[in-house]
Amino acid sequence: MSNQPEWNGERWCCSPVTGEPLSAEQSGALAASFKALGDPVRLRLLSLIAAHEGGEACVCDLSGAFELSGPTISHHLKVLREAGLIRSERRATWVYHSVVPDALRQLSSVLGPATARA
Amino acid sequence: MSNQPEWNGERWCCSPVTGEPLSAEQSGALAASFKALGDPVRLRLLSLIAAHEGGEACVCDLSGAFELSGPTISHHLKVLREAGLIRSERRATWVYHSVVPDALRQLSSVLGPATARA
DNA sequence: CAGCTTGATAGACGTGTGTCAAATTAGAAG
DNA sequence: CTTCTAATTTGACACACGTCTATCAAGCTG
Repeated sequence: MSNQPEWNGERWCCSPVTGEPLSAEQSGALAASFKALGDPVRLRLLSLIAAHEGGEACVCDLSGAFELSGPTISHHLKVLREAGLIRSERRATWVYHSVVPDALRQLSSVLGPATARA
Repeated sequence: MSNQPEWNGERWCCSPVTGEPLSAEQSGALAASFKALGDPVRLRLLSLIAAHEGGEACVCDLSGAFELSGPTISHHLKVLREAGLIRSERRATWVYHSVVPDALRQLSSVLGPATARA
């Protein structure tokens, strides 16, 4: 029935903001991701993780950059994780966090029709 | 309608999330924009405006897409405007809203590693 | 086992946010 | 000037959110 704009499990097809208007469902899903980015601490956490050696970082690598309590950092990481923007994996004593490139790419392409054409 | 963006003219040139980690200031400014996108209604409003004929739309063109009161739509448009994502101009009885392409491009480039432009 | 370290969870507290109804401004047309 | 329509502002309310302290779980190591 529906042609293009679909939520294929995990992928949109190609409907940037400046093209076809977003459906209510698409807007809801995308807004949840943008909302996760809408906090200075989380945005910085994300960039710190992405820029960290090996593309992953444990909480101990991150918390030094903020004057926030451990639980607060943990909370923000949880929000990023539940938004699908990062993955978290426990290895031995430490939990390593890494970005999910496809998720960022998707959000980027929604905003930038011009810049998204690689 | 002279509510203008806070990031006036300022440019944190091209440092995508996956490159250099964002500073606290950069994160704060960018997070404010993402926050504005972090609501389903606002995201859909933005796409409706962008997709509307002529690249601009008045409230009367938009409010039909939502089951929300006029003041609520007006509120969301104000948030988008203060985030620098749209411009608003009054002509005669109607107020026309249009997107600010550079703002979207900037956000897109922050998220998209390979899509960074000069 | 006990003891230590890393990180997550639970609960509480103050602030921020989305929504609406009612009142208000801006302009056009009688 | 009065009246009508379009849109914003105001004030109120319930709920969500960010932060903390205190507590708990997982995993090493002696």
